[in-house]
Amino acid sequence: MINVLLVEDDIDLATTIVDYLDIEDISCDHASNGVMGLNLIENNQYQMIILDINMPKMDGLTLCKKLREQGKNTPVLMLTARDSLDNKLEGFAAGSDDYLVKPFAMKELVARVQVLAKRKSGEVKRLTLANLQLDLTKHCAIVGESTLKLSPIAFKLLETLVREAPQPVTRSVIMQAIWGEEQPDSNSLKVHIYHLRKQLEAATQQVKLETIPNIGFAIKTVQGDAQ
Amino acid sequence: MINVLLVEDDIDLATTIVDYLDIEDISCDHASNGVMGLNLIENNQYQMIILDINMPKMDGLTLCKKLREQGKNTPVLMLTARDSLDNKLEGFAAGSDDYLVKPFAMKELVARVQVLAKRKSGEVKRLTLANLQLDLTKHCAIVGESTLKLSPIAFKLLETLVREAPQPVTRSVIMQAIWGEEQPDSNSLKVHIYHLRKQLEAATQQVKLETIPNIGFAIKTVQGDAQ
DNA sequence: AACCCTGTTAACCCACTCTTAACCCTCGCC
DNA sequence: GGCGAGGGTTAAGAGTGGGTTAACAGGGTT
Repeated sequence: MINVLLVEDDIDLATTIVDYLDIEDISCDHASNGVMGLNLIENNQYQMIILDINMPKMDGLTLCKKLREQGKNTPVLMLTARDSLDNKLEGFAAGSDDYLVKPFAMKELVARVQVLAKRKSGEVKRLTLANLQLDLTKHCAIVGESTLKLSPIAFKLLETLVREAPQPVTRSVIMQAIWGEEQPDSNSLKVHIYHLRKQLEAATQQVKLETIPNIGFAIKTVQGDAQ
Repeated sequence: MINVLLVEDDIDLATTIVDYLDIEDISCDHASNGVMGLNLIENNQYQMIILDINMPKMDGLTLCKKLREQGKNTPVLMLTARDSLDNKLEGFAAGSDDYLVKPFAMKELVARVQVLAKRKSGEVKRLTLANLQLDLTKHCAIVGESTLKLSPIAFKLLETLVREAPQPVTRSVIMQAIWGEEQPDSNSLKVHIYHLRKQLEAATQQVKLETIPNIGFAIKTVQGDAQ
């Protein structure tokens, strides 16, 4: 669940935004001026902040600068009616991460909010198959609670199979994926398959590594769901 | 020095951009289609990527999707003449981080590039991770009450890791960040990691410097950080 | 000149990974 | 029934990656 703060003095616009974000499963606090905003930021944890520039008490630019001076890196999206280049540059100079000109489409706001919110909180690219998840950045696999300890080759092997799942992958394709051109001459693949299969069996019953005789291997969910 | 990749088939526009970025102290490689781009990305390290959408061979959207599938999180800015909302949403869905409509002001491009390429230029004076604070101006690190005594390299190392936290950072990226092009040939990094880790352990239990085998290192808060 | 601080290098060790070679089983075919 | 091929199972050895340590070189300072 994404959690953001909106600082905006136009009540109508603010409620529209809050409502819309809510639909998109983004929880949104609201402050109607910079001082209130700063207060909320100090007492809460937000994944990103939407700032109107024109506001009474404290405008968005100063608020953003204050944040940055305090060492807070929370992503900020500036919202304003001023479309001039100088205004935008001013916004970025103040430490903003994005700049959206009113009027804007709600969907675009949502898209940009999601991007900014994800960036900080460690977005992770994952491959998923049943209760098996592959973390491509950390090169590790998660099954339910536990994480599999996979060597680089084992991970690459699993990744290759999951990418094609539930289709079978031929031996030569797998070898190509793992070793490229200089492939080992022996039965290395057999061994890796064996170890991987054992780890999978130990960790879950929902995923099975099948052998397709004379062809290669395929990884499947046990529930016979086609895909 | 910021290092980015531009993938753009319009040679005139491309040279304009490259020249302009160069003035702003941003070094910029150029590929004129998606396939070339992918190649460069695989063999180099870029802090962010500027992608034209309309291109022969492989368009920007597919290239971006491919990157994300491979687990690469490099920020992407989409560049296109199409201004419609659907196009933008498509861009964001493909994994883009920003979207700029042609024609655009060079200065705005530069501002957005700088933001995406890690706020290098930004106003960030401090980085925070749990009870660890980095003061980028004073080049010192504060944990709770005490301050760590860090050599320049150790500080840069910590900074690099904290910037990406909790994502892992590859060895090559770290080396790039610390030494630039002329990197020491030996196991200097190992030693620095070792010393930094010892200092961190002595100072706090809330932050941990993890090794990601065959990948690099990641710094994390010990509290169950989501994802 | 003596000293400290920093960064690099080499050397060593441990754990782990990968490959290899062996042996096993099963199944189909002669 | 014998035999061979494809696949599964094991254990052992070489190689590698990472952690640890100490020595050393260069720059700056006193």
